[in-house]
Amino acid sequence: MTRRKALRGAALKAHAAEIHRRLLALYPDAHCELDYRNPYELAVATILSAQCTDKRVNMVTPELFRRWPDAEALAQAPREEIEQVIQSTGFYRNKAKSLSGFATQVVETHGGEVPADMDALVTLPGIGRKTANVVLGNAYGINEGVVVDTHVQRLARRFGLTKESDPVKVERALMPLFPRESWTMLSHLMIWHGRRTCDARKPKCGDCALADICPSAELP
DNA sequence: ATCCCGAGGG
DNA sequence: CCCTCTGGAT
Repeated sequence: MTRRKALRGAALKAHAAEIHRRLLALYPDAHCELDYRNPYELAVATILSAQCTDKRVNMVTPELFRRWPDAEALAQAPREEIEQVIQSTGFYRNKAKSLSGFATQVVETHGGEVPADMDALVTLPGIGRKTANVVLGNAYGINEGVVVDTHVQRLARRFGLTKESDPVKVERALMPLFPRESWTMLSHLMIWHGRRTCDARKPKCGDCALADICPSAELP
């Protein structure tokens, strides 16, 4: 492994801008794969997405939202019925418990509306910082922060954008490197790239359009 | 047979 | 920091 001097200041910003530019060129139609219009549906789908592909989530949501179209309805739902519907997404007992508590708290303390506020969101069951940023960015159009899931975390590290491992520190490192209006989109771009090419198990550096500017690229 | 990679709890 | 929860993908 080659030791490399970390990029800083203007050089780091230029590196980040180039990554942003190339990812946009690579995935011009990038969008959230959890394509739900209302905050309730997006929050629920995002809670379900832990340790699970978006495709799998999208297979259970029609039934889920048919039976419980809003927080009021979901708050009334028997736990085991929720479990049954979301079973195939994995961790279904935890997730059903989160969903129940989330819906109950949304009804009891937010009048049935998912709050558009980071501090309020992260106190809700099942909503951590990642989920909160997804909801703010995609349901409310608020670029409150960068969505840091482990794809973003991994890419940020491999691209040499930060050496931090704590998601909050990764987020703090990333935010000043990119224009605020791009934070949500950039997160999607990195997630897409992480899933398709720069995956955790076997990154396809040979097929990667960013390999020439990636400090971690392993080319044959 | 192993790994995935979010939230919560110890 | 550590660990657990689960079905699915590989």
